[in-house]
Amino acid sequence: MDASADTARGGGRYPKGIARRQEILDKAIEVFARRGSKKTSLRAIAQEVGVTHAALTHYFGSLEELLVAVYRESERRSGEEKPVPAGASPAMVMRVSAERNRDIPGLVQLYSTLVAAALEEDHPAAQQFATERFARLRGEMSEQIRELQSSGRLRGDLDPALVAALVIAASDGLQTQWLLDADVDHGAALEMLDRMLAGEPA
Amino acid sequence: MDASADTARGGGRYPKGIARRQEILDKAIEVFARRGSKKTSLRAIAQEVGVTHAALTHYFGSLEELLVAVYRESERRSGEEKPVPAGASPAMVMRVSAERNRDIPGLVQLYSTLVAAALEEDHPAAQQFATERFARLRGEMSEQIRELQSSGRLRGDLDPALVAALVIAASDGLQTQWLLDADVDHGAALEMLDRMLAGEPA
DNA sequence: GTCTATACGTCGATAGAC
DNA sequence: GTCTATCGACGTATAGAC
Repeated sequence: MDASADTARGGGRYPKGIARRQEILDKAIEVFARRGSKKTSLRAIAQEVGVTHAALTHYFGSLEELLVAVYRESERRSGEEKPVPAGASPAMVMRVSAERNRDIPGLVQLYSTLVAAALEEDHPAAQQFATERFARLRGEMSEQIRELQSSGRLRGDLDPALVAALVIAASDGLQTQWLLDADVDHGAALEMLDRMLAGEPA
Repeated sequence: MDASADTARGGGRYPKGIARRQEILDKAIEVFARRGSKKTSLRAIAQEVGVTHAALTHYFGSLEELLVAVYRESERRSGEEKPVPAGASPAMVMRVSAERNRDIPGLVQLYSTLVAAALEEDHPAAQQFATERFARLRGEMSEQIRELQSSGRLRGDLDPALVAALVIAASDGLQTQWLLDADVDHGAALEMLDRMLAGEPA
């Protein structure tokens, strides 16, 4: 499973098409990082990238698929730059990822836009993205939680799957509240959750 | 603070205007409850309500304000029908509210759409709605948490404000995951959180 | 004051020229 | 492979009928 995840359209198969698609995606990511989430229409992105909006649909199929590609690639890159420390607690994993994304303007908004779209009907690209992302995160985190429970660093009486869903939900929800009110302390709340999960008195 | 919150436009002041606005809002709520969140354009809603789309903007100012009005009124009504039991634990309050909203098709999607819009720039109606809602919820819940801590039914070593933000975030995030995958157990995860907050061993 | 009719600019998507 | 041209639908704004 490498970077060229989506071959749905436009030259997904041949070298020239792949290269051009990647080139456009690179520019689109740069545009997003520079401008934030303002005016993310096909035409606005196309103008900044230097093509027409029809060219974008040629390579990505739809605006939504382009947005998914931008988010996936942005997250993948920042994940490479700053890997999560091994053996980190569940909430710490989410905290590091969240703080990473926060450094890229508009990325958190883009994420929440995609998740909201996924909850409505007739948004297959966003729906697949969100469903897969949550399932993958829950799976990875459940496994890690089991290991921490085995080594006694986490309360053993908690269902790993429930804990995973809870930690992911808490991180996402706290991020939303933080965006609307910077007084909400995402990191501190997740640390508190971590201490409770560990069974510490305070 | 009663139901007639928004007097920004169209007959907000006089009996006839108020009555007509309420009448249109009633129909809009009924349309939403029946159709879910599909095609919530001004024109589609107007057609089902039986007016032109311009009439809706006359009374509500913009699509976003109409959506906020629909959500606020829907939530207010279901809250009247099924009040949260007094002295309930923090997570139980969120659980009851969430299950209430879940009975109305499209309401949870409408909520997440509004919150996502609030996170982007130039969406003042959604932004005000979401900011106020979270602030009010955190305030009410913090107060309740302090009382529970005083009576010893909640761990006394946790910051009430952090706990409130965490519980609200967990409920919202779990609801999102549940909508995408019904295997995620919103109620069970919140119950688990409640037990941890109470300091119970299991 | 209410509401319709209408028009404006923008949107995502698509067809077909080259 | 990428463009131009065009489509229908959107939210919004306004003029004026009643």
